[in-house]
Amino acid sequence: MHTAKKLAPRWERRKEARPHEFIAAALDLFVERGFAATRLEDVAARAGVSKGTLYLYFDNKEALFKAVVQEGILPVIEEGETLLQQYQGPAAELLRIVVYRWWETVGVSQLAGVIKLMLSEAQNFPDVAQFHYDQVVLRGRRIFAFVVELGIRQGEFRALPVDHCVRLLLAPLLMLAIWRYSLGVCESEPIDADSYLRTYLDMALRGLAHGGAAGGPADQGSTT
Amino acid sequence: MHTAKKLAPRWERRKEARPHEFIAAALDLFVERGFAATRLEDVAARAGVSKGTLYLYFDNKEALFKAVVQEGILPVIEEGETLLQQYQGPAAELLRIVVYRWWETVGVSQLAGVIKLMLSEAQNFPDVAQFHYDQVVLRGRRIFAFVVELGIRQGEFRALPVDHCVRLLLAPLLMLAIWRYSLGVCESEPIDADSYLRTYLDMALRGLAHGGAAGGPADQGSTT
DNA sequence: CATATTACTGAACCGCTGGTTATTAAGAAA
DNA sequence: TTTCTTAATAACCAGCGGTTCAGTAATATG
Repeated sequence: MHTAKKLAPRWERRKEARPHEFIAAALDLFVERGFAATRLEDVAARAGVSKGTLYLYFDNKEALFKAVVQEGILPVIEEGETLLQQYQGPAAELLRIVVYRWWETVGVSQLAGVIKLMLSEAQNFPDVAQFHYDQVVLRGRRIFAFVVELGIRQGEFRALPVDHCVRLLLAPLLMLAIWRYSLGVCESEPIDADSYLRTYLDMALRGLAHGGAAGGPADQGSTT
Repeated sequence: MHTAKKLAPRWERRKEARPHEFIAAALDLFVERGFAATRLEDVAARAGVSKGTLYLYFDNKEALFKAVVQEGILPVIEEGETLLQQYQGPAAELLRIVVYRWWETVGVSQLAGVIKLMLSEAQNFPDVAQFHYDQVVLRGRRIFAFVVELGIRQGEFRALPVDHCVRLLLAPLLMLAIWRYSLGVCESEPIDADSYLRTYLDMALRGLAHGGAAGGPADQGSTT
């Protein structure tokens, strides 16, 4: 046992690379057809390999699904978290940065499809859902909560309930991502994400900022 | 009331009621387990009837799905449309009315689950998706567009791109509805919808209204 | 060369479920 | 009663797809 490395295999035998290849293939197909409608045989075929081989690397279909979700999204969250640490400046600007960065990495890519997939299949895979909730949803919210709290602390934003603001800020972004892989297929021309995000930031920042009261006889209610 | 029609059948033979019973049962199960994971046999069982009977009323599984979507949501849209016609007053108030009415009829009920279902399965059922898009999405958007345009016309709201505003207004509502049937299952305590909607309206109306500019060096871009 | 190990194959297995159909039985009609 | 219609059933079928496993070819070892 000296071999420290294998010679380049003349034919295909690549134990190391296989998992990623399967994950990439599964990502494509899951996003395209949904989890239930995706045949493992097709996944294997797209990975250039036979169906049985898949079971050398993953216990079953669910494990593959889990791997797709993990490997796809976790890096994005981590990147977002490091983004915050080194930032100084107005919260409004940070929000812009986070939003656009999110769109560049998630919205445009297939990761948007993974989000839709996770939302769709959450009920069928409680443990995958729990993992995703802990590692993606909560941490993702924390990123936005950080921005909102920063804004409040620096006097840019009103003192609104932070967790509600976070959800309100996230919803249009998530819907934008999901839509493409859902009823968006019925739309002839896809939405112009850039101008959508501009309007989003415009409205969101106005909604958060101090300034003239909104119309009518109801702002913060009194019930509860 | 005695004769004039069938005597109460001593046993179960109710041609009229069956479709609705099937739809109700299917609604429950589709929402609970998703379309693919729902067995027709279970649907029939919940309707208190045998599987074969289902095929006396629906051609196939997809037709049942279509019926669920149609029967569930269309009435809500129609109600919303009539709501607009008889309204006079500030647009901000109309938005509140529409939003709360929507939440009362859709958000709380299982119809929220249908929305999630449709979003999840859109890709797998192009024709159902197309129908839903035409009859629900477009008409639903039109309702919100009406409100926004009214506000602009009456000088309450800024002249923002209407279709973007509509999407931005809808997204938090849809996410609220979907969440419960998705990753919301991971949350111990469900969100307080009432206070969420209050914050939503607060931020949305401020975002729409005239008033102090939002922070930073970017409001309306120049394109469009 | 002989032997052992490893990555991979692919055909077969088998449970499941959408869909079908021959049969039954409840009323209505005569 | 007998006959006819029809709601409902239960047994059945076919195909699909996740999973398995005995086998194979390439490589490593001696």
